[in-house]
Amino acid sequence: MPAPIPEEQHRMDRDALLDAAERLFYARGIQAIGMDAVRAASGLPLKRIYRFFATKEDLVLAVLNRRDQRWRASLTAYVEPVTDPRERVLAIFDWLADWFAEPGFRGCAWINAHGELGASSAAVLAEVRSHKRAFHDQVAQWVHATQLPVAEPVFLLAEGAIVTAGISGEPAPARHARAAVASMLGVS
Amino acid sequence: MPAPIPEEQHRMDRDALLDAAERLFYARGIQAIGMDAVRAASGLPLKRIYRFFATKEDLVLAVLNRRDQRWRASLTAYVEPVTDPRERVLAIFDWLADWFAEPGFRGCAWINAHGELGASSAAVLAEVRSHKRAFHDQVAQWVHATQLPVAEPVFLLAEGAIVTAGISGEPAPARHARAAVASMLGVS
DNA sequence: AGCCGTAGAGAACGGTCGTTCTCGATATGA
DNA sequence: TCATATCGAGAACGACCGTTCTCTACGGCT
Repeated sequence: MPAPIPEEQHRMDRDALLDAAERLFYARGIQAIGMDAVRAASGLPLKRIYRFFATKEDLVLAVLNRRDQRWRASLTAYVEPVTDPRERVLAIFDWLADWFAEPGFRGCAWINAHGELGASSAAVLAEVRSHKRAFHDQVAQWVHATQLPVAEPVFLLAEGAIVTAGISGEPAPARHARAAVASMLGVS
Repeated sequence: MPAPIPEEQHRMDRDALLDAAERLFYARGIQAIGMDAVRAASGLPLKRIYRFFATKEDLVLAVLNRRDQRWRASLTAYVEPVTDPRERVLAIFDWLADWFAEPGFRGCAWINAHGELGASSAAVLAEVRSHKRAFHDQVAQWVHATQLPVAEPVFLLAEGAIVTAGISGEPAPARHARAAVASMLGVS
């Protein structure tokens, strides 16, 4: 095993840091996790963490931003291969059902972050809004291909399913939302 | 003005405490508000606050519980007088639109509390779930009177509108959800 | 009037937070 | 080889948290 090049090590450490922080923040809440817990979970010295991100808020923003990219890429990879436009819209809700059934699912990280920090951190609020706008626009684009003017209700049903599954802990909202969308799209 | 009877004073003080705590918690987040800020805003000595509620968590639960009663009573008072079952369901979304337009609207207090404390306080989680279940059941009952099997999508559209309006700060989701429900109910 | 239980105001306590500093060890380069 | 720069480990710092304690003052009763 060759010794990693410094730059590569730097990137690996940064990823390990973001991985550890994301897992802790999502599972227990951002404010409930101290920087020392991030240090212990990532294995990186505190000094290095603060060289990657000057403040905890910067770390939180980086975690949310990277999760946004991964979350939307995963959704797109699942949905885009479906060729029929109406089936493609329904696939969104199949993907949501899989997500809700994941062990440790605890709702939408951005809705949770908004509840925690939306009032006190303008930067977090902006990040949350950016994620939701991107998701909205992507959904609207897929719905647009069906030629049916139901982009807003499809988006609201998705959001309602996400928040309801997150609070109740049950995956049923994905099925309910999917059935409603199928009806709106005229899929029997 | 007659001097208030001690019992009455006790109730007034308790209300003032809950009023102050609710306003602060909702506007700035629960964890962002220290007990000293509650003391300053309520005008009550800290000792008396802790005689009303032994811990901050108890105060939070009381605030959420009282808000739940008030919130659902307000919705019911707005919706119940509408006699036509389908118009009554639509009235839910008119009420939501009014709520979203209120100054200082910052989303659903229970969704926000879930994001802040759902992972660390089992009691808060239970209170949030109780509120959402009560809202769900009330909506389902009103929808049931229309004889149409659309209780779940109506509820999910309401939740989606609430969470989207809370994050975006715009009241439009109430209109979008209302239009979708009108279509599902066959109201032209 | 004089005692006593209770009140309010705010200091104090133990703990935790985000962030910075110290300090000994290690690596680097001429 | 030796000076120098950099690093990790963790103590330290100042601020703030939820909660409790101290101390003074007052009110009601005999």
